[in-house]
Amino acid sequence: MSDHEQRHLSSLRGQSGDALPPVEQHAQQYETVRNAHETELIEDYVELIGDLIRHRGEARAADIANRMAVSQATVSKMIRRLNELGLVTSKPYRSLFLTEEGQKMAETSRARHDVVLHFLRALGVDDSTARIDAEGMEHHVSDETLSIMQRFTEQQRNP
Amino acid sequence: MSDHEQRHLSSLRGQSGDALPPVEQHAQQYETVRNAHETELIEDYVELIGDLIRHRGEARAADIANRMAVSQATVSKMIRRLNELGLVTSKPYRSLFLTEEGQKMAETSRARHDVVLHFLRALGVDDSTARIDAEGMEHHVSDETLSIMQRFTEQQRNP
DNA sequence: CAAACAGTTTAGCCTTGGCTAACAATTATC
DNA sequence: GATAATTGTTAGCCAAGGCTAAACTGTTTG
Repeated sequence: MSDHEQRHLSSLRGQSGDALPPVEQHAQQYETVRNAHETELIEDYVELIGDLIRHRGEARAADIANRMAVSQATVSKMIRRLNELGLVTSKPYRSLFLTEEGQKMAETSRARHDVVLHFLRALGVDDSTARIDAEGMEHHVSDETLSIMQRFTEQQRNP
Repeated sequence: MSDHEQRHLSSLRGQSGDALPPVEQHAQQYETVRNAHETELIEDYVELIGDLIRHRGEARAADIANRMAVSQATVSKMIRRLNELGLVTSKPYRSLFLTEEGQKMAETSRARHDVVLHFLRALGVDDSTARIDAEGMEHHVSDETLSIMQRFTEQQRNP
């Protein structure tokens, strides 16, 4: 690897803030985030489809497009992918269903989402802000943090 | 808009969890997340470049590649983009500098990052997990939530 | 000082996830 | 039941962010 950085340990200057983590750890942080990004959208679609089915009895492409603020063509393409991934089943021009696996993913996602959302509210964040933040944060919260959030929320409720 | 959904208010089934938010709000959540994604990577690069400069006196493409766990070619391409965006200045085969604007972005990102990281630690999350989560979460935390996190962390420190 | 090595860039490829426009199917309405 | 409106699909475009391989530059060292 012959790390160029080694030659610059030198003179400690502007030491505000934490030190840099070791290279391997730092690299792993970024990799984790990149991996999360890959599954994120998939999970969002599956979660939304699950929510639509649960709340309205069915999930149609047009509803997804409206709620995601995305074109119908994009949704159509995405559904093909979800199909290939074995997460949904669909017949052309018909509404969607989640496979076993899709349902599992939808539930997990939804559970995560709820924990984060309720945690933010318990922290004192305004509802509409909490919703937006939760949507973005949910895919980046580890199981460990998630369970701490859950405990915190419960304590808040039963003081 | 002629919302198809309207025709399915019907029979409330499986009412676990919160109701769906109104379409406009829901759409805005997803849009916010999509927008965050666009700037996220840019901010990560700029933040890392700032950190490298601060801690080692200079930022070189190879160091960035190592720390991001990404190929040098990818970094090179990204640097060109950062250049076009007026965030860094660079001469071929030389190390990088942040422009005024780049510095501002680096500082803001770093501040956000620190608030989230310290908050997670204050919550009781293990250090290495907190680092990973903070890296993913920082771009999805609103100003409102951020300041609540900061207050929480301070209270934790001065009980 | 020439050769070897480390670092950087370029070229060219791939996948994702957006978009619009044109077309096809289904559903609603007269 | 024919036609209009809505919904869904396909084709083809684009930018972003990865990658590898090859070329080039700068630095170190025998």
